[in-house]
Amino acid sequence: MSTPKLTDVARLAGVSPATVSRAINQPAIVNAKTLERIQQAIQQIGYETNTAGRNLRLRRSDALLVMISDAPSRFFSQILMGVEAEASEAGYNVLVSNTQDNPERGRRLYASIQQSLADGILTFGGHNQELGDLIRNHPIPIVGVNEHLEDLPVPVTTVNNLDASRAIVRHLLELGHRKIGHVTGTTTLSSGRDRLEGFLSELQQAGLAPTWICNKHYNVESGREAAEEWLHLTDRPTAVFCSCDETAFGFIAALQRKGIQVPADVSVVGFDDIPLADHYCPALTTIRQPQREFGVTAVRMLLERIHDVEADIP
Amino acid sequence: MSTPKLTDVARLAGVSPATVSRAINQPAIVNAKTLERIQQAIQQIGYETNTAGRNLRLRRSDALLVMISDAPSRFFSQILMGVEAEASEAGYNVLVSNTQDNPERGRRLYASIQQSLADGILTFGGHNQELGDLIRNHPIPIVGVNEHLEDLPVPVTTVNNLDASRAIVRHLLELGHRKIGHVTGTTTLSSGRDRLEGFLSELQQAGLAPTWICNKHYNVESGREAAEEWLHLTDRPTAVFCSCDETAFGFIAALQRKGIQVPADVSVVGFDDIPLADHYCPALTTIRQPQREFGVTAVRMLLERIHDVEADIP
DNA sequence: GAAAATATTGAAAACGATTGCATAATCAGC
DNA sequence: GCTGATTATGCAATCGTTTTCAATATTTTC
Repeated sequence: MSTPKLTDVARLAGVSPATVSRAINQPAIVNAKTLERIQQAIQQIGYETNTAGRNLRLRRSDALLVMISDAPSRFFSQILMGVEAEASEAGYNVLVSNTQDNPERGRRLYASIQQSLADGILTFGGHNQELGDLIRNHPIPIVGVNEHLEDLPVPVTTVNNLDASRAIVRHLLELGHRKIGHVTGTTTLSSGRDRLEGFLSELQQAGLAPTWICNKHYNVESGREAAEEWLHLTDRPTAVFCSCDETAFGFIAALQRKGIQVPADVSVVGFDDIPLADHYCPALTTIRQPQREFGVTAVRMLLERIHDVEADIP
Repeated sequence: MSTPKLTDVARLAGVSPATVSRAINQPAIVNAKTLERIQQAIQQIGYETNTAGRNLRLRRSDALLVMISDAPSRFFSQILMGVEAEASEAGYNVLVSNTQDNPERGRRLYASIQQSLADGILTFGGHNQELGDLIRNHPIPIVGVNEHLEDLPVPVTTVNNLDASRAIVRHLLELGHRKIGHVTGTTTLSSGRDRLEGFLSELQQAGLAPTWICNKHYNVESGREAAEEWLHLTDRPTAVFCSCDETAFGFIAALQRKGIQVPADVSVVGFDDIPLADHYCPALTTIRQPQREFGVTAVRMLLERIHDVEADIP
């Protein structure tokens, strides 16, 4: 026969399905002898709880949905590993979905909860207006990672981009640099804006104006493009703060190809501390973002919210 | 009240639940007028099909499980994006699970099918014996990505590592190199073994012996370690084939820090063509692995297998 | 215009698990 | 040995869909 079910175990153990269910979920309340008999039966026929049946009855899915808004985000895998570890620890499954910046996004998010596809949502990256409206109207357990969902009462796990950015600038100032440039990240994201703002405010505090601001995105290609621009500058900054390590790599490599030496001719700083940063020549100064831990923390927060919502209902 | 169900739609539209179900799943067989009424009702109360109920009845999960066997595999995110895109296109959800090389792995894989948690499995990375036994005994729809599951009748999407590896060696030979070394990847994986084997066999065919073989893994750190070793060699190879780009980067950077120039002093070749390879200085010669496409193809193959198995049952 | 086909719908039985309520069995205390 | 408390179990309803089968309505055909 096909896959064994609860009833089969019950029959084999000579008890009712109810008892088997209890033996599985609250072993304490079933008689020791019966318990053992049931466990043996389970072993014998290789029973596994059917998820759909269980979920239907319990009206939950034991799943968390990870929503990505764009191409493989920068540390996607690291965060996801953190998420997976913590979720599976708590008995939750992890679903991954890419919304590709689809305007339908908000609706689909909500739908997935409504369909009881997932009990909560982790969102990597930005959001759109529609999502905002939904969240305001429905108590969806949702937690953001890395990017703030502005104006929304949604908790987020992230580094303090503003402070970190300031620290970087301060570091460059201490090294004696006075002409500092910045290759921004994606400024539609809160992290990009915060890093830019931190850069500007720290410079201002030092009584300096930014020498160069290059509006780019979080990727290698942006670094190459920025390098082109830098080469054509008449008044070149002596230090450049790149909004992420990939950009810094692209920037450095493109300069090196033109014979510009780093850090002899220009200092470059990154952000994120991707694994390669340690093993690059020249070594890259950067700010560590413990991505995996953000994933772990995000799940913890999400589970709390899920339990809160559940406690709210009865 | 809480989330609307099929019955609510039925009541509102003045039809039976059965009709609503048909309106959703086989609109063609329901009367045009009723159909419209039902669709309006669905809109009005914002109905979404409940996944658990549907899955229970249909005895499937509409989900594919992605099993990772270790730390974020090298191109994990790229493959996963391919998988996600193709799966969601076909109406499937994607579950991610990390088995952390757990010996329980095989059992859990099978369990997830049995629990009707997933309809099929994609496995990234190697496998263990237990998994083999299970697959032989049960018709689990399963497809591998990048690594062969040896001795197992499991289809795999991957580049031809053997041929690619040979091509790389041939390229180096054509450049005039006669002393060639190889930093291997993880040789418990089929890709690592195949790349090594390709390296050896092509050299042999040219009547040469390998100058240096350094047993490492697929990561940056390995490149650094290999560089240490290289520096201490008395008879240094003039070209080194690193089994992956990360290793190549680590290798190059570590050498550069010691004042060794690439490619002036030694040529380095990578494998995989990760996004950074294009933007590195010196530019890295490498072999392209269209990871995303492997993900897409793997899903196609998996869906076929799922449908085969389903067709087998009735 | 009646018979035969066809097109639409509904009633009810699954799918597989959990749980409130009720019952039966066990035990403590005197 | 009897009463009341406690412990173990079973019955049956329920979670939300889908689908078979039968029934009814609508056409088509002659």
